[in-house]
Amino acid sequence: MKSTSDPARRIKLGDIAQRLGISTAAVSMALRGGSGVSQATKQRVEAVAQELGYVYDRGAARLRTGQSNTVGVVIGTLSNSFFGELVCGVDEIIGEARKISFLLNTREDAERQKELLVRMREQSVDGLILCPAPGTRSDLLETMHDWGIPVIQMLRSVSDTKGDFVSADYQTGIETLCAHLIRLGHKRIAFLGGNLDHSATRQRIKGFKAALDRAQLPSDLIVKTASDSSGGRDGAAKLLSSENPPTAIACFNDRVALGAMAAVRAAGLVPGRDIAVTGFDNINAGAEAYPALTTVETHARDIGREAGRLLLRRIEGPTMSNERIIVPTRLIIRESCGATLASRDIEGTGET
Amino acid sequence: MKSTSDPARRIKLGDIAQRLGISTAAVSMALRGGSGVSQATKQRVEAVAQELGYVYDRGAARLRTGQSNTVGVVIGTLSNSFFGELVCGVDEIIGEARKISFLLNTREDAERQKELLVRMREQSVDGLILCPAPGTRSDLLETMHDWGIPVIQMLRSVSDTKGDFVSADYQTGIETLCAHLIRLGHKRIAFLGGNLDHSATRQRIKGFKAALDRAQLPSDLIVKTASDSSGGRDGAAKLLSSENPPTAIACFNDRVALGAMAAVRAAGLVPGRDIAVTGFDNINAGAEAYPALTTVETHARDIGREAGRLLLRRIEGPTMSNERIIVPTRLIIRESCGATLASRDIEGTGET
DNA sequence: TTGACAACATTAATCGTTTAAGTTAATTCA
DNA sequence: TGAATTAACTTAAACGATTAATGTTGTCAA
Repeated sequence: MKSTSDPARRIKLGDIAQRLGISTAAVSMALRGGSGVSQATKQRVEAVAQELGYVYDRGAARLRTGQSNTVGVVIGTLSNSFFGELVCGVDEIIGEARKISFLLNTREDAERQKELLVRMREQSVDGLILCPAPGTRSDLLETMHDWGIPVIQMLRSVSDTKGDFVSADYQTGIETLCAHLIRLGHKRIAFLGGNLDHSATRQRIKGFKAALDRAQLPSDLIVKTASDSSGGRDGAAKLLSSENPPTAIACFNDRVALGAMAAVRAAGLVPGRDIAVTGFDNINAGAEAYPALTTVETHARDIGREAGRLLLRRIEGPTMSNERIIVPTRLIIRESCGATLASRDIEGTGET
Repeated sequence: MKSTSDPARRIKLGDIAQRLGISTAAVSMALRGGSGVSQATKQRVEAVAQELGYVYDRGAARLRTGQSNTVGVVIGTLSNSFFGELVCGVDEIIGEARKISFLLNTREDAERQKELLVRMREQSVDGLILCPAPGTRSDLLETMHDWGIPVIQMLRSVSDTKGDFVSADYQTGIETLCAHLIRLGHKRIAFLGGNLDHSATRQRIKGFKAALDRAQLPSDLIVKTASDSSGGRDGAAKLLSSENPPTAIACFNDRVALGAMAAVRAAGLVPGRDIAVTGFDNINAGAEAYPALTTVETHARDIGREAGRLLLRRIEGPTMSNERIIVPTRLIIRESCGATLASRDIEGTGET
């Protein structure tokens, strides 16, 4: 219609005010708060705003009010669809609150993370949801507090006690999983993956050891590899070629497990029959794998949502006491652990 | 050290200026441009900025300059790791340019997309990378032009000729793939997935038809389902139970293919032996699947990078003529198409 | 008639940065 | 030498919104 019409100067409050012969203050009140102006004026203002094609300048407003209505979401990777789900959950809640989110990728590098945080500060974000990169200094929370930026730690925490935190119950999750493997008769269980040192890794290993120790089984078969499929392949290959290979491999996450299953195949064995392989997170690809992956559901999207909600609460009430939200996990028994194959009479599609 | 020390007032240029007995203008020049102040002053300014803990207020700067140093990345989902890779690629380039990106999720809803775009405008982003939701009005590009926001269309385009565009060569990709299936002896090939109507779907279907028509095979076996694994399951189940089922299923993307393979299994058949199943995109999970998925590599990360670079160029040169970058695809033959199995077991299909 | 009290609007300062235009004083050049 | 140039700063006006403080009506009770 009017493709290249005007010189496209940005319409501002003043333009509306001028048109109506009132002050910009009145216009501002009419468009925002509501109180302070008559209904009649409010309507006239809205009409003219519409007509002129007014666009709110959040930047200008934020300069005055200090509220940017943006938040930062800082994570280490997006290649894993688990994090995709997580981010979706965060975004859902943040979006409902009419805020928008910066997505920042640390690539699991603490140095890079530091830079990104500085940029977030320059942007005056209202708050941050952070999945701290390994090697994050433990005084990060104090620093952020000094900066006046609320932070929610997600999945990983820098301190065991301080700060807001939302995560899955990694330890119980893997304990339950290992208990299941033990119940199936496995006596030699390995843990595979988790080469990055952060709380979520430590929690999983802790759960692993606890379960095995309780059953008086050796809990020292831990192979640290990259937490992706290539890590799974390499690590499983190494385990299989060792002199006393495990009969079950509990993997750090589903991606590792899928890689491990591929390595098992490559060695001429069948996962779920010759050797049990389990994952963690319950990404889609696990349900579709063959054999379908036994894993632990961590409700990624819910965790993201909880983190989003907690951040909003924290932004509202900076003095509110800390919250640590641990979302329960759920064991999902499918085929890769050998459970259903072992008891072949039962036709199992998983989802216990 | 000084955890809860000061009232945490934000240090501004004026504070540095005062401390040094110079004007804020000089400080600004010292910290930004460089020219206009002596080296000596510059160094003194930098030292004091450091000492006082000065933080650049990008918001304030942007109000003055109009440059926000932010871009918006608008996509429909993050559950598919293909998009995760894409976003990583974009972020890489955008980050190098010292900009940061808002990540917005349309959930493939054009209405929602409209809202999100308004928010981007309110934030005065420097530019947008957009993967248009189905149903996006074709005058979107004009609107964005009127708004003065450069847009790069990614993967899908609203117009066949207008605007900047970066995508994979979907049509050739699927043509090559189908040609391969035909060479393997398949005479009845179905297309599965792609229920959303956008250019990327149309391109794929076009390639599918072209390849089959050329071989004088029926090209009407198209089942539109959700482009995720559940769509793959449902669609494949339907195909298998039809009276004259296909011998090969070319899926819209890898997620659909993984779902389809699961359905094939559930029907008591073996994918890659009894029926060929192929994907598209080459996500990680495909390589780890069993049988490993034959697919078409679309170089998600590269596409993201190209889109990022193009946007930067466009922001620099608003009058530069349009670019349409089509990144070539590559057929990746694994096992799910039956190629390797067929040549191993059967002599009937002859060559290769 | 006066005063009190709402209700509605306005004035003017402010957020922190940039930048065009102006001021010095030192340096260069013919 | 004196005019012209330049380097190094300063001044002051933006950018577009918000909001405390203030002003102007109009209504109603006493």
